[in-house]
Amino acid sequence: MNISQASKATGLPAKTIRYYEEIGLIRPMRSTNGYRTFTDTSLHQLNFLARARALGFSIDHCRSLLALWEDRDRASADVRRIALKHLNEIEKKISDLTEMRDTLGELVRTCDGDGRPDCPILNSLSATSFS
Amino acid sequence: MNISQASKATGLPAKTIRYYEEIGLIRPMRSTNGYRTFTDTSLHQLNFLARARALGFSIDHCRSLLALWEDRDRASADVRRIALKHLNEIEKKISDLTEMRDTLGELVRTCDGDGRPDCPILNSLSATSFS
DNA sequence: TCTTGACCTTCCAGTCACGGGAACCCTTAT
DNA sequence: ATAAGGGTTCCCGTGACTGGAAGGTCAAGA
Repeated sequence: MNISQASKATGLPAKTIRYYEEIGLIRPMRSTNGYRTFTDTSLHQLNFLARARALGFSIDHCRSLLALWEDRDRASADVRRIALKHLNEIEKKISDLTEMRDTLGELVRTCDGDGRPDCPILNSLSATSFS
Repeated sequence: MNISQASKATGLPAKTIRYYEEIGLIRPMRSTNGYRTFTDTSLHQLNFLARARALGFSIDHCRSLLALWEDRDRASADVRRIALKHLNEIEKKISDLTEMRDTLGELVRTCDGDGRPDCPILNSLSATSFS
């Protein structure tokens, strides 16, 4: 299977697959003409990566998870630790974004959005403190 | 006022202030020795930028907002449009992250995290669908 | 057989919003 | 004279790709 087939099968752009090889996440075979060849194992790895990335794991986390996945003797605690760390990061981001949303939402709510120059949004951005 | 004073006054790193000048967001004066000189106006702009960035506005959005801020005849509708667009992006991110958190949280919850190799997190990442 | 077009390859550059660090200039105090 | 602590520019690196150029490979049609 060539790269475009692998791309279709996994939903990952060909460019991304090449990138994953470049940074050593995967090692697809090569056929005699130099084309990358993807086996079921490669596809499984790519699917794994696609899912882990979709859950927001960093490439480095993915590398660890992939290594653990390929290690039949790994302890689930190791996996859980990585996942929990990532989960905390996600929750921090959500909390930050929620704060942004609330502040910004309040500003938008109080802004008439008409043709006049007075604008609470700009006023707030100019103020010395958000209060 | 030199750059380190401006940095203290606004909370922005000196590097960031230089960067903002480089991309044309601000244009501080220069004194005869080549040092940047920050006036009250510069500080106000920097504070404005710091606040807008803290609310997650992109540099491009900041550029527009700053231009609108300096235009006494602007319509508040223009500002509101930018803020609303950004608000939608934030809400999309929150929704994506929340979905991630829920999925990942469920996986972590069902993972014993002991020394044994069985791990629902990896199993799920290997599965053909999250369901 | 030739050619066309769809693949594939590598390599280089750009993205966003800075941060680190080198190499060097200016000012003030000792 | 020197040292410390500013300031300056310039270049490289980040994460995780994405776009594009230049060129090799393959299958099908005229």
